[in-house]
Amino acid sequence: MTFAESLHNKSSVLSINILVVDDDPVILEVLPKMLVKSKYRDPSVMEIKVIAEEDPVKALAILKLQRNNIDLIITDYYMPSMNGLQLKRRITEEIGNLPVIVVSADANKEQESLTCGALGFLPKPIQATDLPKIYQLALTCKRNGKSNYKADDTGASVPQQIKMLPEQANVLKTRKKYSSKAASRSLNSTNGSGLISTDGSRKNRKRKPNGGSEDGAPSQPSKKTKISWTDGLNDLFLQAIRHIGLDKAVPKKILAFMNVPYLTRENVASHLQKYRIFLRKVADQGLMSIMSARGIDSMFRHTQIKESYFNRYTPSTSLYDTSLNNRSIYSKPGQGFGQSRLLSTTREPPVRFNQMPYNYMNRSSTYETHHVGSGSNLTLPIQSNLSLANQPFQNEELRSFFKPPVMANKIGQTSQVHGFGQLGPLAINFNNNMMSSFGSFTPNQPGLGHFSYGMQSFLNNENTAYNPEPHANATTQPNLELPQLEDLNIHSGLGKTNELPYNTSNFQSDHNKQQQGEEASNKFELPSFFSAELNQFLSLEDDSDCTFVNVNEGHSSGEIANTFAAPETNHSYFAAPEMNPPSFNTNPNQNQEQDANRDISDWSFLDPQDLVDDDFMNSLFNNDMN
DNA sequence: CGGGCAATAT
DNA sequence: CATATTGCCC
Repeated sequence: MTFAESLHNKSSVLSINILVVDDDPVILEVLPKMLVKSKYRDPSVMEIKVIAEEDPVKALAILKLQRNNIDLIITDYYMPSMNGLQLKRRITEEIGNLPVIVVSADANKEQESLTCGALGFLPKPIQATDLPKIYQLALTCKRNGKSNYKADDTGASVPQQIKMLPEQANVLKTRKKYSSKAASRSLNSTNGSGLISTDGSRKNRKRKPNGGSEDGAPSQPSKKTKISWTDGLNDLFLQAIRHIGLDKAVPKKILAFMNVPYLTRENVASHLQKYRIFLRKVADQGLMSIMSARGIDSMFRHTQIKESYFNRYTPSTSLYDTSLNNRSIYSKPGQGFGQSRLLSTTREPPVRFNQMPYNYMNRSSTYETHHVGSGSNLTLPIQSNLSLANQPFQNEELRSFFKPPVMANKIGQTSQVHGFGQLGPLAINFNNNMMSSFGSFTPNQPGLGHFSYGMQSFLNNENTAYNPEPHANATTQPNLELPQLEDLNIHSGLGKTNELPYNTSNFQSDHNKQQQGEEASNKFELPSFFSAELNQFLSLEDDSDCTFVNVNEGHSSGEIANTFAAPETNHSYFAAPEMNPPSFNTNPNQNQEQDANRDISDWSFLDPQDLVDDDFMNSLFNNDMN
């Protein structure tokens, strides 16, 4: 695909095209690579194209041809024919107002650059931490429209190197145009017949159409720019929820945590709403769905057991007030599912959890396919300067959205199409486990993503650190090869990494949570017989591979029991939502140990890689959830 | 103000 | 269909 072709990508794919202009061949070689590579670290960037051009004049020519295709220009300051700012000026004169970031080892050029209208200034050597800023900036520019930007002359307020516009984060916000609340209120109360029903009936409401140009005031159609909840973005969303805690995760916090420049609280709120619906769906249908899925019935080879199961696990209450309420289910680092589980009902098409829970919410076709069996490469963007100041969170009291005033309301957002929850209250404590499969985070990923770390390592390594300005010192030729991800020890050197996936200062660490004794509550039972059945159903090699133990009935095969039985309990447990280690987990050993002595009750043994190719699993997971 | 949520618009 | 907005309540 040529560069130009890459532009005409589908609307759902966010592509960013960056022009790098630098006379230094090394920068020219490395920076594009870095940018392309690092796209994986940004949840919202689907695709990055980088054009590298050493000659400013040629760059100008390229721009003239591609002007509508370039989202961001990164230019060196010192170049032979013209400097970066001169280039910037010519761009402005001959082409238009395009976002330009000036790069230089000469810090003195920062002020000049910004004064001259550069969108940002980036000092050499370029750090890995700069990359997210770059593409976030590009992203923001693209989303907001290139011509919208202007130089940030306030400078000082921005802590890090790249200066950005405060409004960049807000441009997308659409704002209320109607203030006629009174009218609608009175209308509402009128046909409400004065009865303020306690059931909170919201029936007779009519809402105003959004386009609202009926009256003479065509209040800006406010083209609401829909954001695309890409898998990566959703990953980030989930990550945020994990760290904040499901029960405390409110839009504002999530937003701050995600720290994606263009995201608005409303975006998050909307997504959160949907996510909760999903959770409820899972909770309500949970394992029942699995069991009613196609062919699942064979999971129970013994009718007796099946009936026993149904009799026993047919709670009368929706379970999200019990198993999900009031605590973070995301507390425990360790092995996670990382992969798909399926849900479905007999009436609705089977649904699929893939790496991201979000898949269920979307047409699968909208999203990238994932490497089945491996987690995402997502590494969170670092705290950017953009806008979403992580303020200390005020409202820290416990909240529980799973215990709303009206609890098991099973009508979800999707009711426009079809309601769910028809299955009734046949929920069991399976949902936690399901939830654990939401994440797409690579198990054993204790810190930075491989790439992230690799880049960091690459850049931090004094042998590869590169400071070419004013011109390359021949003795420090960097290794242009990017680190081999597989070989990275993601623990070592973590300490000297100055990159944090995000600002974690406002978030309680998972470690702390564990100390608060949540670990115990982090598990829930599954009937042992079911475990055994499930195990077999999943066609594990043979019984000796079974991980579920029928401790309860005291006659599990000796080997298995000895090996796997959870010592202190009467039941076999499924690990509750095993979360992947938080990125800021600073105790990498913890995970390794945990891995070694992994609690066998961990569901993760079932997972993913091994099962994905299984016919059964495929048949389930390949069905779409909608 | 901001969260939750259902309804409804786009 | 997925996401955004709105109205209403808390």
